[in-house]
Amino acid sequence: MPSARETELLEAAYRYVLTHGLADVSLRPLAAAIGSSTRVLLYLFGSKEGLVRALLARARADELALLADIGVGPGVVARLWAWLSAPAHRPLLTLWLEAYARSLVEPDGPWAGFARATVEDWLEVLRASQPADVRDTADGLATRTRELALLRGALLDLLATGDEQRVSAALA
Amino acid sequence: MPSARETELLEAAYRYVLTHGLADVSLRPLAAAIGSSTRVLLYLFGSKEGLVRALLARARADELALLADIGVGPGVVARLWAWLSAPAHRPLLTLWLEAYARSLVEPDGPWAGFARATVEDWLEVLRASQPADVRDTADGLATRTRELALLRGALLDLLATGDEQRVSAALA
DNA sequence: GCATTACTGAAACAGTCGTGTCAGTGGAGG
DNA sequence: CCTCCACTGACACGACTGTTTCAGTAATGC
Repeated sequence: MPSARETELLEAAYRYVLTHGLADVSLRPLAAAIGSSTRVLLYLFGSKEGLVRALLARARADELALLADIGVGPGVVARLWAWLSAPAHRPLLTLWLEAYARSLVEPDGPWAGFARATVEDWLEVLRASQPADVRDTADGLATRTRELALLRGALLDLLATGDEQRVSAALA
Repeated sequence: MPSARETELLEAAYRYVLTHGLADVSLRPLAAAIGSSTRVLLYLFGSKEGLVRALLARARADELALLADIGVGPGVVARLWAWLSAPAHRPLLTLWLEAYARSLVEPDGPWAGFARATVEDWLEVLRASQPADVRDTADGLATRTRELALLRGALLDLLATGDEQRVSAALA
């Protein structure tokens, strides 16, 4: 049950890491940037690990909100790609990739399970969007795994090159 | 023109970061693990940034050697996936992803351009493997971009879940 | 033999890290 | 009024960071 001040500072910290990255964030610069102090951050979140965990949960909340907003049914892949390729979402997606990579390198700590969780979240949405008669077949599983791979791979490409035209054309 | 001792230590350091990650490596633990000292690492590589740069170049050399070894022509995608999905290559690929993400978050420093460079390397191999009559068409570009996305996205999935059966089936 | 070169050890530098301690605020409820 | 509670400021602690200084050692080339 977070207090008002806690969610307020979490939002500010979230905005901060979206532009500065999560990997080598440190308390003092972060606190200074959001008009707080290390003392308060530690008081509210217990430890730096607690803060990172809260930030990761915050990012995940954004992701789940997106998936809920996209909905299910025909055309999900296109709708997902429209969202992923929107320039405004690039900082979030870079943060997402950073957390993904980190959770693979360091399977313990606050990052644990982040990568696996997002794979499952997305696969579930794709599954719900499949016709009922293929949803539980091996073919259906293969299809949505392929769709997910295509989206994620295209995202990697887009984040690195910024070449939206080429990547979007490849997905059409 | 690196000295013998330099390449020897670089190999040892490379083996170290393959298991420990590159993001939060620090000189003293690294030096202790490979039987050296910070003094020597700094002497040989100039600075930590120089060392990281050398390690990134080393990883990239592995990648380019792979691409040369795979060759070009029909079936490249399958051959590439066989290599990517081999369990023995997982540490290298995790390191690769880590460097990829980092180069997006921090476009300056030793990581600069890593992500973009690998996209271009791989696209070029896929291009060389296409029939001559589509190689320079918009369709050819879209096709190889899609093939690359599929491979990279599948790799992300595999690294997170380890579910080689599902992911490989999706690529078939 | 002697100077040059490549490498190495020990210790210290200034700075940053996360965290703990101690002492306060200010407002809300009894 | 007074107590409780959420929050905050200042400061210090020990550990760790990359880097530098000063001092060697061992081998190589002349």
